[in-house]
Amino acid sequence: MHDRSDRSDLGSAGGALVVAKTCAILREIARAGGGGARLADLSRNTGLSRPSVHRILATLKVEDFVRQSASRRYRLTPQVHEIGLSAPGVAGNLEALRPVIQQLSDVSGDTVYLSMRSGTNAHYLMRGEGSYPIRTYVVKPFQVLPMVSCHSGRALLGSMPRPEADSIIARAWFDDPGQFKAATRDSLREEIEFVRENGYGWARDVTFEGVAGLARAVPNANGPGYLAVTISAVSPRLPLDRARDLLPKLIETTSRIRQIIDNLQI
Amino acid sequence: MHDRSDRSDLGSAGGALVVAKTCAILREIARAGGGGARLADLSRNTGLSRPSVHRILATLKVEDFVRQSASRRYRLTPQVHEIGLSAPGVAGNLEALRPVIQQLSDVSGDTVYLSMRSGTNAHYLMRGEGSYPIRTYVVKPFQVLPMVSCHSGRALLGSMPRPEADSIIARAWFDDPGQFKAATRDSLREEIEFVRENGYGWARDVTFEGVAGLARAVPNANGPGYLAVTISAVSPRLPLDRARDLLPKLIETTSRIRQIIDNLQI
DNA sequence: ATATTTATTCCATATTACGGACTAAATTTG
DNA sequence: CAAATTTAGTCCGTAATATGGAATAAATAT
Repeated sequence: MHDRSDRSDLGSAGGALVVAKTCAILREIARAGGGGARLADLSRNTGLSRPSVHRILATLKVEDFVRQSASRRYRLTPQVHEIGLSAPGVAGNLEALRPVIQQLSDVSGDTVYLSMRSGTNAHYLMRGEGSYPIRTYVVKPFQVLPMVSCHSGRALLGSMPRPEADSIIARAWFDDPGQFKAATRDSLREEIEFVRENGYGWARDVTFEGVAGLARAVPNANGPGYLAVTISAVSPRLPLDRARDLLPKLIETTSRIRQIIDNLQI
Repeated sequence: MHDRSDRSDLGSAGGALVVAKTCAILREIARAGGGGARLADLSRNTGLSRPSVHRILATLKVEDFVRQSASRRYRLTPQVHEIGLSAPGVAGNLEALRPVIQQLSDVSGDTVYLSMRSGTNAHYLMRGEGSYPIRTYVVKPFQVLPMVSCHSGRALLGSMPRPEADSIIARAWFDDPGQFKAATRDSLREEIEFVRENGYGWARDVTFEGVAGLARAVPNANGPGYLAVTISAVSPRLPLDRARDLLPKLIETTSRIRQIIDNLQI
């Protein structure tokens, strides 16, 4: 007997149930990030039976939407990446975010950055100018920095699956420990753990001596965060106390960005 | 009687036929680009019956993989964009392309650029250095230029659906005709038409007086091109004749890039 | 205003998707 | 390095879901 109790989650589908299940599986693989997802986890997290997930994955493999690594983990393919590029995203609608970033600069008086993950780097897309006379122009718009060596990047690391963040950190340490600045491999891992638990990061002397930053990733239900917002100021202007005071504004900003993205180019 | 003759295209699926159909539909919507796709076209291009496409789209709408505009066209959603960001793509593997770009510089002696579409802009990602002593460093890596005012951008415009390219051109002309440089709205449209038919663009004085460029988009079966390669040199060094001689090398380069992308991070 | 193309809904049919039970492979544990 | 456990993949009879023709409605072109 087929009880099909899993229909409950996907019930609203108008008559193509497998399509809904396929979407759930794709979402779940994306959520797993670059490390890939295991069949058992996909089955658990979607509530679908293992044979069903397996059968759907088999077809997705034929369509090259999914590939399986040597460790049998399932990953999305470059084809999915390209299909995604045809869909509306921030990159093509940056100006829609400008007022939100600038408003955070206005209310805080400090320099605010918007950045986007690109592989193991953070790509700085936009800078809001605050009114406070001592300004930190540490990063220029369109500059690219390793995630391990900037505030936004560390916020992004904290929003991805632990194994993936760890592997990025390990790789960066191997490539060039110098980019960690004051941090060590372990202190950075701890810092990232703090971000993972608290949803924000605060640190000093990351991109530049004497500069502090408060950063938070834009929440993303469908996978690791890929956008982050950083408030930057000279260290005396941004002690932990003030960072905590600013946090609600920062959270509001990231939430507004989330909302704008969801409604892009309807 | 249901003849299901459409099974032929999708036959290799291992037992989840609707999944294969869903993939075909997603691919087809992506191929239509930002303008969206109409139900009838999706039905024609996938070989699936209209009711089937409609039913699958209805579910994709519930899952927010697809939205329908006022003109009833179907478009991918920001959610699909985000899922795509979790899949391997050039952005996260740029260094894999460096040798290919540099090799084209080596063989041509000229400056070679790799760029990526980002909305209505072309984002310059990488520059290969040639040995010819008069160098054109018109663009810096990570610089962003409107597609209408750079060689790569024009190659990209020529690889997207005509209506979409036209609308980008029209919008850019409205925003600031100055960015067209020597071109007019109509001459640019003709230039793009040439690119569409011939697969490459050659022009002078686009980014800078006295500089010529030969550009081509990296072919993309799943939608409009999003990467382009440009060979750039002072005009006397790159007349149309020489551009035609270089074209095979350029084509080879873009094909190799295509191949590298397809095999990213298996 | 009319014709034509396109989008959507309905429905009886049979094809496809279903998950339990089993086997195989890998990973963890003692 | 075995034994135990977790994970992956396969089979199959059943029944639920996907199917496309036909009809209707809506939009677009003429």
